[in-house]
Amino acid sequence: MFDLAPDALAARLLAWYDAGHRDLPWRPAPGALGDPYRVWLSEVMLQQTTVAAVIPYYRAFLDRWPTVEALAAADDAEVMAAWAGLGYYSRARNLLACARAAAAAGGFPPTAAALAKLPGLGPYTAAAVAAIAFGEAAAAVDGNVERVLARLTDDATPLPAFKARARALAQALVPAARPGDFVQASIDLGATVCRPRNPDCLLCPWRDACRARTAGTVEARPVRPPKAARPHRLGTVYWVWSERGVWLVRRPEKGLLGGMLGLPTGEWRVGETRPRLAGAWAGTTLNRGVGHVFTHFSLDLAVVRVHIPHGTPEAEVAAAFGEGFWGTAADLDGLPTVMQKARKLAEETR
DNA sequence: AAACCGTGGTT
DNA sequence: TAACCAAGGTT
Repeated sequence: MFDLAPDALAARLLAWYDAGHRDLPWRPAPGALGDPYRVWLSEVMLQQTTVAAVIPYYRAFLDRWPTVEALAAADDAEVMAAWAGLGYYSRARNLLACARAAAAAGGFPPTAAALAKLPGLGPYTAAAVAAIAFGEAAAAVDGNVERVLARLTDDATPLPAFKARARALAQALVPAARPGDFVQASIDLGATVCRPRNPDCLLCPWRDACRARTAGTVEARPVRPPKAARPHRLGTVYWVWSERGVWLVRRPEKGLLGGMLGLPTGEWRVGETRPRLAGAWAGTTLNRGVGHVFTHFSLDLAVVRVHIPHGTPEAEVAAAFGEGFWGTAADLDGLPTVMQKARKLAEETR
């Protein structure tokens, strides 16, 4: 399986980790267990998200909700607003659901198998929390570990099929002692040394055991399937304002930006704009629009400003733009990024 | 099982 | 600049 015994590989990796690793706010000291709440919070935030983006959110959440009980008692809208800008908003909804389940149960369960039943925890996150916070020898395989293991074994199995193989390899490597440090060390190795491009093989504790290095295939591992083309959509977003504020709507729980506050929009479609019928109000389309790129489509938005005369009943506004409320500046801060771009344009055009 | 789900940094 | 991709999970 490996060109070096698993325990020797693990020992080398841990020694490499001890000699100097990234100092991150959620990390326990080497050899120590982490606080389950903090480990879980950081792991959820780190799903498909860079460390640099997570750090300020992690600090803000921990400052505002120091314990899982505090988070469980939080208002949904406040948590969604605090998550605004971080992306993948289903994580925030699952975060709350998970916090409430854990708080009701008296804390997080201590095994990967039980953790994986909680909302928002899949195989990776459950294993990471089990290892880092509870000391279980669980195999946590993220994108970094996948890459490291594909190179170590020079495995040409394309993703996502390689994922299962990687878990078996990782399980064979995790030591009974310090499994949490092993998880973080293997992630650090992928993030700082065994990078997707320009890996620093000379700094790698596993360099002499790496089959891809011998074969000269390091940058070709892991093999990824070609990705689908990203369609381009057109749409309209409305800046509906009055003396009472800006009209904001709560988006449906599921789907794009699910559960988040938003500005009213029309449908976003490929090839054509589908404006909303803006009632009796004309509105002014701004000269510039908003460009944004989501995971599976890109978007150009026209921004339409609509002034609602003083004294207009809310029901009339709701009939035209959807159920909502007059939002203040503080409410607007809870909008996701694409909406913030529209807000910026609308506020500049005043 | 493949599609869906955000955003920002790097190259 | 456009592509790549990050401590993935859900349906």
